[in-house]
Amino acid sequence: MGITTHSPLERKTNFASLWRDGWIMGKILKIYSRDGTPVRVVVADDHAIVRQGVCSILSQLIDQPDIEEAVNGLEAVAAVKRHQPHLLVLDAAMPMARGIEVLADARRWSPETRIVLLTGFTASGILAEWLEADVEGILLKSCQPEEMEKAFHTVLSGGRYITEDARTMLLDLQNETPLSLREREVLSLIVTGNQNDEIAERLFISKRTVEKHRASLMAKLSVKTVAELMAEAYKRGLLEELKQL
Amino acid sequence: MGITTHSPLERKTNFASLWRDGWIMGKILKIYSRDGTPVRVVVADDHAIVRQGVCSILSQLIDQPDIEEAVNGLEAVAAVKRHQPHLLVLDAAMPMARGIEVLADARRWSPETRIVLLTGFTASGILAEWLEADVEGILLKSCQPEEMEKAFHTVLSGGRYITEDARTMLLDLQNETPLSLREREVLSLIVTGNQNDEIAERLFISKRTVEKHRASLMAKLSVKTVAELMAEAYKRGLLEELKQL
DNA sequence: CTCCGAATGGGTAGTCCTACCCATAGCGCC
DNA sequence: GGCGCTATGGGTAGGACTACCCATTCGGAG
Repeated sequence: MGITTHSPLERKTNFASLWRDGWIMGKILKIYSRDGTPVRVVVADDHAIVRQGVCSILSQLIDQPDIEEAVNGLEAVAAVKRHQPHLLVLDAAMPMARGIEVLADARRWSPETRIVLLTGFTASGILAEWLEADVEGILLKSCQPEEMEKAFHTVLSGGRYITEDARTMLLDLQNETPLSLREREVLSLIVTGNQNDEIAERLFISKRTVEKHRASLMAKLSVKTVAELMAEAYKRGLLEELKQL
Repeated sequence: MGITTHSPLERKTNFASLWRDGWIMGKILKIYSRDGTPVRVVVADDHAIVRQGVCSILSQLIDQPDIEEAVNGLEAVAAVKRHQPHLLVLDAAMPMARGIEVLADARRWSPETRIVLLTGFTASGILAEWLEADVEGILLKSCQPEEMEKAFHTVLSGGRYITEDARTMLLDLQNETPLSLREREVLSLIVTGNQNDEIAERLFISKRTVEKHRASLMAKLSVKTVAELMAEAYKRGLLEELKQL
């Protein structure tokens, strides 16, 4: 493959001076790839309008970028495998495959690719998952174009860019009591509309045990009703199954 | 104000021939305003990346458009009032003011402005609300740029463009038993985590009556648990309060 | 005017969930 | 080996909700 260094891209100017002069002046110089071939990027998002926006920002930031688009998780993996991009911009919630799985596959097929998560909603549990998976960047869809440019620039230069809101979200997460495996299983069955005896049947345990898990679950999330439970679980990103809804 | 006709825009060619030749060939000729001034557009969405995407499509479709952006509902209304745009592209879910309220205000301050809803999620109840408010266009964020261009073109030419998915959604809506006012009130209190006696207190009615409303509510939505209730209510767009979450 | 639905509320029985109590088994940690 | 945690499960009481039954009032459609 054509990528050999850890940071495969360079700018026309010295990095430090670019950072100091370029950024503080509010302008970024164009990014070129080291070997003179176009910078390769894959943009994966099911919303065409978001891809359009990302592409237009990439075109401003990068000199003659070679951009490939993907509308779902499977396409994203295929595109990364084929394209061996320098950069992958990835939406968290896509049809066909969860973004976090796409990340794992992308890493396998193209280990040098730098990956930036672009997410619309922010649940602490989800963000933690991505950080653990060593994603190079985390951006919110509500961020300003300038921040997005800065993030792409940082990541392409070998750095890591985690947006402010994501960092504070992760600090909050540490104050939360973690749920056990069984509790998460019960939770997911509760929020999909199962009652205790149905859950017991499905998990091959007694109804009494389900009641116990349910109780500790509600206690840990500090809620009294199923409605609050769902809201809290959603906020913490504990609901993998409901994303499709 | 500078807008005098119902369809204030024209193209360089005859409409019918543009439609037949231009569209089928997959190309659209640029749109110009009748009086030679730039076509004015307001793009309102809290996600900068979406605004960027819409702007880039608008720039391809319209000759030298005069675009103003707004990041929340209040800004959107202000921009429309000041700018008197030919076109307003409006996100449904924004901070500060619900999209549907922005539409009402926009109509008041700039009655000639043609309004296109650009929404990421599709709940039948919400879409019905917008159609009732006589919005000129409904688009999903997942639509192709071509469809978006076609929609903008149609709407700017005096037509109405409702995307396919929105139309089928509305057909489904007619098969659903409508909830009564009291049932909707009880529903919203249930999903925010209230129990029957709390709801009774808040609505100044007996707990027994709340139980009755709750029962008919669950029956109408064909659900047995609160979790299913929330999922169904969300799908039908019955949850104004949870949008902020 | 009569009938229907919405909204109100009570009786009673049964189910579902909660809140306490209790116990045992296994696993990792120091 | 004991400590803590997870997972398992039972007893028992009470609270929350459901499923039937019943009734009255009010306003709108035919």
